[in-house]
Amino acid sequence: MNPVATPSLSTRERILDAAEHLFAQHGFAGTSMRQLTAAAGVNLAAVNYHFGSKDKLIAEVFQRRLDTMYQARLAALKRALATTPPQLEDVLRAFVEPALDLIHDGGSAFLRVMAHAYAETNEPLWRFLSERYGHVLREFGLALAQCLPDADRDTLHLRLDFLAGALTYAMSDLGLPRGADRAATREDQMRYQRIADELIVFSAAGFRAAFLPKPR
Amino acid sequence: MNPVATPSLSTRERILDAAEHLFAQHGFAGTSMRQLTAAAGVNLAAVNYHFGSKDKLIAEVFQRRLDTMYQARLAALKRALATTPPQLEDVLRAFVEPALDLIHDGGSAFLRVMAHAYAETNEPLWRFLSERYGHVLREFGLALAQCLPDADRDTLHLRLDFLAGALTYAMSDLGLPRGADRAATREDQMRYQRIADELIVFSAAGFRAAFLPKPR
DNA sequence: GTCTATAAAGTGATAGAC
DNA sequence: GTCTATCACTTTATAGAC
Repeated sequence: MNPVATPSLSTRERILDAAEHLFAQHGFAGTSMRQLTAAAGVNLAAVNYHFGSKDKLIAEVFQRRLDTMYQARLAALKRALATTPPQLEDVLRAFVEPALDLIHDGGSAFLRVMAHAYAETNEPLWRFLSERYGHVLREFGLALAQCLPDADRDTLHLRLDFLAGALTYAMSDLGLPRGADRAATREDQMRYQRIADELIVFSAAGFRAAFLPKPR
Repeated sequence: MNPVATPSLSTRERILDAAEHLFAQHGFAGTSMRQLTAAAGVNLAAVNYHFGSKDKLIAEVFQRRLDTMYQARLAALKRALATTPPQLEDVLRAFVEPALDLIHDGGSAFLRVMAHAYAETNEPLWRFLSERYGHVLREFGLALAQCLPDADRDTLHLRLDFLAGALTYAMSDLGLPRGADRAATREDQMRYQRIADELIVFSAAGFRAAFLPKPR
């Protein structure tokens, strides 16, 4: 149906784009190099030439998007922390909106790739993600503690997990039946913006909920 | 490390248990019949004899847990609707706690299997889930509308998606590095109970949050 | 109901020509 | 940097003995 991706991009980029879309739909193990190179319109051997192996290609698919996304999260968090005390909604927006920005960059499928990563037990991948981006999550934890001084650390961490789950799940819901070369439509963007706004309202209320008595 | 599962179970059940744990860790495509039958301590040909094919085995892994879980959700929802107006927390608990019950049945890995299903684009599987359990989700939608008469349907549906995402993600976080034959420990159960309680508090506040003006 | 053996196709990776 | 051809394996599934 859509065998060849935009030919104006470099071979390397076409492989990454095709990989992102196929990984989103079928997972890592469920996507073969043959499918992938056919969809990208490149030769089978090109993946190993440009990336070395399938595993290294997977890591590159993550790094390409997450470097940008976590940098944006950190920058937005810094801006939110400029006001004292920081506003909870601003901190949450700093977490959520960079995920939204993926859509403008043609990376709408990537959130579903993240969902696959969450579902899997892939030690090397998890260590890679944790080492490279863990400090940003820790900074969000500190910022949330500033917004909600009554909260204990465990509960805040749990609530941040709820937010991450809701974000990944609700956002990857969309943007699926699309070829590797099609940009997000205006409607897609509005729908995603709506989800982001609703998620901030929903989670802000959740974060402000009364804290349960510490167990034990 | 743990090649043979409990031998007191029938071949069929040992296959299902091994499949559930391996699917949880590596997904469907990432789990081979050879791995699976070796872990279950049964012959390679046994899967095809008992289930017909790998795909039918996958469907059976879902059906075994979801039939119980959705029946429990529906029963708990009925109880919550006995009081008028129904209490939001009761409705949310009816949705969340049956997932928790999986742990007592040794199905703690199953929530991660669900996470894989969400991440994937598997048309037949989605149709199966939607046809078999969709009506329960619609009943939850109606119940939530009774609890929150000011809400519009779209927003409620979105917030229910947030809850489902947070539930799947936060609950599948745990219960992983366990052999197919080990039961959940008392600590596991307490930790899961804590997550469930916190999730109900968090999402109840989220559901009660002010509703954004309708877009457009 | 369980086994062995094997068919038929697909897998990631690479050597070597151009 | 791109290609073809191919290696060495693994995959699901099944035929047929016991």
